[in-house]
Amino acid sequence: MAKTIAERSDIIPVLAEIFREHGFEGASLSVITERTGLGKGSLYHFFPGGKAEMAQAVLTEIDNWFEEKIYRPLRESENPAFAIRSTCRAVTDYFNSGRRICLVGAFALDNVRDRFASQINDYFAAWITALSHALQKLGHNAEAATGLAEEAVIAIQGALVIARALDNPALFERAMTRMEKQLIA
Amino acid sequence: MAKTIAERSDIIPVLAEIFREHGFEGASLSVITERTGLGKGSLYHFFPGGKAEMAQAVLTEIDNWFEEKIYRPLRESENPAFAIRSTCRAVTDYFNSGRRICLVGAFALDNVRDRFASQINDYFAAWITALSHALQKLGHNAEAATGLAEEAVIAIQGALVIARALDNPALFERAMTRMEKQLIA
DNA sequence: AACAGTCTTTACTGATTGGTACAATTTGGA
DNA sequence: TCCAAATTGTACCAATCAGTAAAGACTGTT
Repeated sequence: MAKTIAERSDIIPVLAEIFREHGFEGASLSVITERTGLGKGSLYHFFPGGKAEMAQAVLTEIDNWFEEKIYRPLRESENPAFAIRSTCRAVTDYFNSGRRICLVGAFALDNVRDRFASQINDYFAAWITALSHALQKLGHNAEAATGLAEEAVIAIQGALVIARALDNPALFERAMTRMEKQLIA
Repeated sequence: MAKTIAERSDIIPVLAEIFREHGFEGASLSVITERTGLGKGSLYHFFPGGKAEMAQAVLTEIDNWFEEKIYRPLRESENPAFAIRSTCRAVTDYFNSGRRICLVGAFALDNVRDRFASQINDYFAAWITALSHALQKLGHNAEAATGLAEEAVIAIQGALVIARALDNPALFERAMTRMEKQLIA
């Protein structure tokens, strides 16, 4: 009765999508077993810590993705304007023009915030820091750069909320281009 | 064993705070009975529709509050600059400088979004419309005014997410004053 | 003081929750 | 080919879930 099809790393994106759709509390084990195709036995084999460990793993993978695709390019690129532009596009794609939620943002508003407080904090802090680096290389002083970066991350999260509330992906894209211009101008 | 202490309207603010802290799914009836001091019997007496009706009532009350304190002043004031300034302050107070969540925004990101879609939609649509009215009276054309209003509501919701994620009320206040200046300038 | 209506308590339902235990099975390596 | 480790299915647990039912107690009116 064992098939060894799945690896832990294959399951995590599925878990991520489940948590995005149902939230942490709403993602019941029955939903998870159904969507992953894995029984409780397998699930608890891969994640002995249960749901909490699954969510941790998902948050870690999200953090790795952003570190590689967004934060590092912003920090290390020699062409900051290009880096800002291309990471903005990557973010728009990642969130599927506002049709996809930011799991970290959703967790921040949820009552599970405290449980994952440090990972949530790190995610946004790293984002603001990386963007601030790029802006400083673009000529802004440290204070102005951090202010602008803060404003940009706020705009992204806000646009995700409003776009979903109004079921209006165009609004998200509009907000992203507006932000992109404001950063590079 | 009946005391007739509570009225339906007295319970709603308590329910609102519970939903804010626990979310819709997280607000179990046991939490609700405990915090309201009302047994299930009383709860189902006031809200025959159960939790869903409680949430509806809360959303309606929130909408009424914003209509009276925010939307109407923005729409009807003869001094739009003053109206924008004072409603910005009212919003900052309402959200307790980012320490308090926007329940509607949280619902928008939650999987209960579809269940309350129309009320969530109306809440933000009314906000943007009202703010756009005030901005037009300030001299902006319709398109520019709506764009600015959109941007402002996005900034508020985003600031709520980030302020809570970073546990940083100062960030929320900073975002609000920045926005206030940007609207009136 | 009796009444009807409002409110509350209590006990209960069946379903579902997250989690555990463990045997059965498959797998890769020697 | 055989064995230990990895993987999985199933049955089970106590706790909690939202919701129901109905009898009791309080209220104002007459």
